[in-house]
Amino acid sequence: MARYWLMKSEPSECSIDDAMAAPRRTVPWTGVRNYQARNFMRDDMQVGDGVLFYHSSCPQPGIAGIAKVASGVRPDPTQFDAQSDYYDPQSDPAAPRWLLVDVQAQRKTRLLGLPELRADPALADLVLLRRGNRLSITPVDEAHWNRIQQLLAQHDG
DNA sequence: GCCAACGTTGGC
DNA sequence: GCCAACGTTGGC
Repeated sequence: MARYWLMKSEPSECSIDDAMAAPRRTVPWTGVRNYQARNFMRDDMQVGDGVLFYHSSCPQPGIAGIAKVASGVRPDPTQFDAQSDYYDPQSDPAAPRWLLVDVQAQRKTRLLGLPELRADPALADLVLLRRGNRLSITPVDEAHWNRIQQLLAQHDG
């Protein structure tokens, strides 16, 4: 079972800086609207799992920080908020369709950009880098996690 | 804005 | 259950 995850966030919505500035450095991971990603949270994540905080849909996509899973799943309230971009009118409050976990930021890192990730042969099998991958939450092997920590430690500052 | 790739929907 | 149409993601 994966003990490490990569979680995508659009920095315009919640950046690593936003997470570091949040109370207890903790943010609710709202907006997951994909069943596979939801199931990872529901079935496989455990409190304390390591998280690579990834910035997506932005000028410089890449890993921007380290975080950890800070809670179990609970219903994502944005699914019931008609004002929210994530509103899902088909979700029944008695059986919420969409879930979230809390994510606690550990530290901001240098930006480990997508080109640098792709250039590293040791990361060739990282789920994020697989062709066509769009999942916002993906498991990360321990070997990949360790390699990424190495890369982050290089030219850090 | 484009487009590849994938997920979801809905008719049959 | 099949599959075409449509919607979304996300890098470029």
